[in-house]
Amino acid sequence: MAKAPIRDPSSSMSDRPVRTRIAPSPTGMMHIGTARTALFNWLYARHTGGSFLIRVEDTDRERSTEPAVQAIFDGLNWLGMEPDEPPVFQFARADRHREVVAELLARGGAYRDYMTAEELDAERETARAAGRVVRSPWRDADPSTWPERPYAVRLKSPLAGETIVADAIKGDVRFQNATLDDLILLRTDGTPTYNLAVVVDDHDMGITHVIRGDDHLNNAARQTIIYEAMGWEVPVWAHLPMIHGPDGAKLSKRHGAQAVSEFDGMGYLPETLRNYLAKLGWGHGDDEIFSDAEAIEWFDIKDVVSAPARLDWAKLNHLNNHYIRLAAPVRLAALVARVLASRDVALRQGDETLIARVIPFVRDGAKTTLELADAVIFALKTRPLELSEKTRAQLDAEARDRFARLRAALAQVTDWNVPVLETAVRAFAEAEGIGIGKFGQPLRGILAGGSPAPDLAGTMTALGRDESLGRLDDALSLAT
RNA sequence: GGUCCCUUCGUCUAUCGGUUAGGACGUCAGGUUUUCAACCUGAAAAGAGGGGUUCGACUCCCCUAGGGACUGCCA
Repeated sequence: MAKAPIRDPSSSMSDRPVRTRIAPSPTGMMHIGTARTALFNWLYARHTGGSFLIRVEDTDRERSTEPAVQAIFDGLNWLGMEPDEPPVFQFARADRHREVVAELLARGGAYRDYMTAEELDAERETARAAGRVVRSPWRDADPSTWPERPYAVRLKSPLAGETIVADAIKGDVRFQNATLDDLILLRTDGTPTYNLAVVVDDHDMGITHVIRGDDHLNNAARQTIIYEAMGWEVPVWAHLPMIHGPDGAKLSKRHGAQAVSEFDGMGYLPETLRNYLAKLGWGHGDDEIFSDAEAIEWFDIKDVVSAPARLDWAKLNHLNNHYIRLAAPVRLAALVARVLASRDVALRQGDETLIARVIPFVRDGAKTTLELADAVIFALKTRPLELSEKTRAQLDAEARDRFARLRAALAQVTDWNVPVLETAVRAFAEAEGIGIGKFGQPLRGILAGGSPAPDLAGTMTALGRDESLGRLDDALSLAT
């Protein structure tokens, strides 16, 4: 409800070229939410003529894995959002992080905390009970009294006053400093923590706009304090609302998919995802379907919606159908071939070319490349086709005679294409004095062998003259 | 418990104090029809609740309710 005033994001960072980044932690698959965050960063960088970077936040050595790093690169690559500079790996920069902590310590902006795990637990409990934030007794200890034993380093946050996160999406978010605890900067084992590393890396990478999930909004306040303690310019913050499942709960496995690779596997096109994800939390008036160029031209952080959005499969499907209709058949054929291969359908030499030729006739109804694969099967069959029980039953003497006449009529067709065949079929029905409905069903059965197929003219055009007539011949020569 | 964010049709959203609250997906009805789709036409469908401010609130303020995030020597 409360819509805080949106501060102009270009207040102080405007003179610098825009630099955005996506900073995923490689601890699993690439989440669809990460993909959208990447998209907004990418769009904004492109919109402003700035740079889009990537930093792999691999400081959690326990959970970070090489395959997960690869999944991120693959995901970005698939989505068509290449970073403008080589990736930065956070863990490799630990020395630099420690260097900053040393400086903070020297400036009195941080302190050594010698609390044991037990002491911390106890403090956490009493603090919570008292409705206040955790405080270390070492906060105000004189550095000259610091003992020589293991310690963590904490940020010495101001106790009074307030910290304002000037967010380009949420507006000014105010935090009472008294409610902000002293962030741990360095663990007892000397390794830097996330909150410290992000600030140092974003500063060193020259990031001007931090566009990320709003699960970080609270962190932004304490990170701001680090910037200020170091005398660094605070970037423009932009905290994106999260993506939820169709039921409004946090997106999880039971919602069907969360990984970018899963959407690929389910037959969605990257341009579909780009368009859909862009529309999820951002929009340009009534525009629903738009190109990358348009999105780049129109995108602005201030137009990002501040409420979380739900994933809507039906709309995703609709969009995917749209882009499947737009895609080059050769490209789709390769994707369909991949789908068929995953189903252990053996493709022969030339089949991919055949698929590409068939796709224009079947793509209109396909919501995914998986469905496209289903729709193309009829053409891949080899003669003689195995006819369904139903089709066979419909091939009585009368029907055979009729199909023999149809075969003869079709054989006269020299221009084997949709309008001509359509006319031919109509003319034949008229000549026979019956409706197309009378022989359409069995004809379809003969031509497609029970698999879904386009309309008759489309099916025959896709099949080609020889194959179509051949399939008719096969049916006619069938023993009764 | 504390801090912070969020709240317009089922869903994504438009509206930026004055509109018959618009569009899209989905749904429903009808049309087209040789299967399934696609396609065409039409319809139903919304400002969480309560207080203010104002000539006038979806829009500004407050409260309540509901949802979410954070509250880690994870990121």
